[in-house]
Amino acid sequence: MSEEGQFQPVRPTRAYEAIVAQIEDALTRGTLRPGSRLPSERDLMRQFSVSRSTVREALRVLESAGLIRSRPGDPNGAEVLPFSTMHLRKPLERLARMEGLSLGELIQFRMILEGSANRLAAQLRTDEQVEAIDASLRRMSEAIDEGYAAFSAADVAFHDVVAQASGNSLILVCSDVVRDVVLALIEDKLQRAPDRAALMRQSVAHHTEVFEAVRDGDHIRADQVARCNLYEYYASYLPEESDHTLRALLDK
Amino acid sequence: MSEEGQFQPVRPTRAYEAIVAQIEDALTRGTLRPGSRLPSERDLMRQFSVSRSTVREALRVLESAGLIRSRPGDPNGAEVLPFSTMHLRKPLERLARMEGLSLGELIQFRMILEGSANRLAAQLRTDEQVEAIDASLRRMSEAIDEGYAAFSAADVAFHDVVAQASGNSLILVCSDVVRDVVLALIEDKLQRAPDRAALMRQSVAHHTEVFEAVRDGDHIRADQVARCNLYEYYASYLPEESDHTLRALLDK
DNA sequence: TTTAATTTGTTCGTATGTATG
DNA sequence: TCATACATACGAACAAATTAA
Repeated sequence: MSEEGQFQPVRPTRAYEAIVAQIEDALTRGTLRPGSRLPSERDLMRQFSVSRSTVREALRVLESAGLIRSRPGDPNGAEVLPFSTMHLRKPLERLARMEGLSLGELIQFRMILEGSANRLAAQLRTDEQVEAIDASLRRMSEAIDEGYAAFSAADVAFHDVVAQASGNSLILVCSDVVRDVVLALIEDKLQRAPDRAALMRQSVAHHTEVFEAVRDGDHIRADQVARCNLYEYYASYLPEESDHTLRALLDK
Repeated sequence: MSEEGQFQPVRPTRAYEAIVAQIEDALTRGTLRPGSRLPSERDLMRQFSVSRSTVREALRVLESAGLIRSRPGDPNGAEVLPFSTMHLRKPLERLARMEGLSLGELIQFRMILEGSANRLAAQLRTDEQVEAIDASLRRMSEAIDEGYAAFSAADVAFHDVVAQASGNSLILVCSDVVRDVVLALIEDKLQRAPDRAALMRQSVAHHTEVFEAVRDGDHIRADQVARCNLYEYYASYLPEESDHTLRALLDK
């Protein structure tokens, strides 16, 4: 190998970064499990042989990443938190709000994920899962009369059941996150929609179409219908120029 | 609305959190633009009327989120960084390394992402991007003789150029992260592969197939070929029972 | 090139409010 | 109620790094 013996570029690592790295490492390694406790700040400054401030900077970073939570006076030390989609939501939403990421890209990504989830679900779903999807579809219909909040919750439940049936938890988590961020970005426009009841009925019709494809095991159709429905539902919120990038995902 | 007049649960906000919130706000508002500088830590402690430790905790959090960068001795203060999807890398990587996530799910996810990236690239790519993809393909061929590390780097470059051509930066960063995690999981097995040169030649053949589909604008074929190639490349590392979940993504 | 001023990185000591037993 | 250990926050100090005169 010609690379052997080559040097790698270095960046001065600050003390708090080394601490964060060690604790993150223990987390991915499983040495540190959700629910367990970190040593107290004073113990940590002894173990890492750094000052209290340095330990605290590391803990603040870990806390802002949603990995731990520390409370004043807690004699057990900081708590290691279980994984949550929040960890991904915050940075994604921030990026979208700062226009580092367009709404078009987010919806495009969602079309890909939802389409694939439905494709997989159509092929791999059990009969119980078909029943569960059907049930959440009926729940959506009921929820129309209970207002938008209830309907939205039922909508989320539907997609979760489908993603569950796909058997891929990565799709499930990513879909959840992207959906939430998209809704957060356009919720004001959604609130001002002229006829929300009509929108909800249209949504139920769309979801019914998807359900039938999944039930019949028609994975090609399930995939395509899911993408088309998302496009129809969201296209109006998008700028003209990004329209063709979404249309690229529609056929077949 | 029946919820009106209800109280919201509160959480004591720590000083550093309030500072982070204010700076993030200025960032989304556009008051603070990428490339501009934050005041020095001593200025900030005066403006927020807190101690320097508190200012520093806030700066460390913003820095770990990839929003700013501070260097020792810089008289201009911390630099506001441009918004980039790269900020999603760390949280995404934590997700992909999440406990209970199987190799099969990761590869399935990568098949979906790469397939979609190629599909989009086939439809949206410019002539310059076709040329760039071709160039990185030639680079892969050259790198075979330079060893696995060089080849792997060229491989990464190829996928990056394709993902770039897809126009969706979310696909780019997700593919990157998932690929890295998959490689980390099986690198020991890859090291022990009997004939790595043959593997690399096979890989180049696969990539050539994808390139031709993208060049010809055949998005259906680009999508399918990308999925199949990934399956063929990785299937041998997978347990028997998850094979059918990957095969579900192969046809058409 | 050297020097001087300023900034960040880090440490230490202290005061205050809080949770637990 | 009290004692203890904890986190929060402050402020002074010094070293190392950077920039500009």
